[in-house]
Amino acid sequence: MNTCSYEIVPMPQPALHSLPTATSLTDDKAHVLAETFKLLGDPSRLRILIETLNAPRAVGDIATSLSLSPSLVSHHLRLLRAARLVSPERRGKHIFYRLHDAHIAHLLADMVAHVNEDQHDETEA
Amino acid sequence: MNTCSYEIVPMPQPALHSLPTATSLTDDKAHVLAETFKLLGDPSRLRILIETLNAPRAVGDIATSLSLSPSLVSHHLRLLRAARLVSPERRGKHIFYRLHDAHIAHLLADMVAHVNEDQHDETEA
DNA sequence: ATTTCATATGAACAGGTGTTCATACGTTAT
DNA sequence: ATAACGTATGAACACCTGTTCATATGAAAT
Repeated sequence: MNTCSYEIVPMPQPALHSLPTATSLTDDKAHVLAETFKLLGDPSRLRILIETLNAPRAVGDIATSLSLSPSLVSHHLRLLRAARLVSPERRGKHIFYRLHDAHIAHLLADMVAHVNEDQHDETEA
Repeated sequence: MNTCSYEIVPMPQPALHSLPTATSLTDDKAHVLAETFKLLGDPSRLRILIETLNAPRAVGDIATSLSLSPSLVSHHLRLLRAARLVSPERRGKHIFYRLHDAHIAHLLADMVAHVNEDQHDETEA
């Protein structure tokens, strides 16, 4: 049997004792990571985060900058706040938000730079 | 008016001519970026991606490794394929998938390493 | 040819999500 | 005090999404 040279399934047992040293992820850690990515997965939220990347920004300021309703911005900021991606600071009537997670800050800066670069050729099939 | 020293809204005009050199994002580019993040925002999909990070993996292999149904894995791979995050390669009856986007590969490796590190103190308020 | 294996696909469902609107809260000014 | 401003919150809505099941496609072996 097996006349064809194909049919070789490499590594039937992918992770023997599930060593976390390499690039593998347990279920719960995958959930935690995905929860962060999910927050970055909405255009409005992503733009809000990027607004707070460099300097603390007030809610209304962000809203007018992005042409979003203050209510919507506040809703999104509540989620980002709950995930500790952003931290508020009251100053008078305004509440300034800034990016709290340094790791996310780098990630965002990299991604923004990547997207703002020349469109890497789409000609390839 | 304005007796209090507070009430200083910094930078009334956030982006004068919306220079893309700094960390800013247009609407459409935000949508593109968010679409990628959204794909990473599901635990199953995230684990599938990480499975294909190092070596090409067959669909059924991924399914058994992650205790997911082959159908579900196939559905997710279709989305990842459409976003060009993953590329298929037929070999006999099996179809091997591998991470296609190098930038995402680095991003994932970094995030996995970051999550697998010691839990950076949660004691801080 | 048929059978078997691996993957893909479509429909259908429950549950979640972003947004809007109205309203409430907290702070500052009058 | 009241009024005005900035922000937060809850309900309600339409819409989307992950998953399961059944079924179809494609390839290899009998």
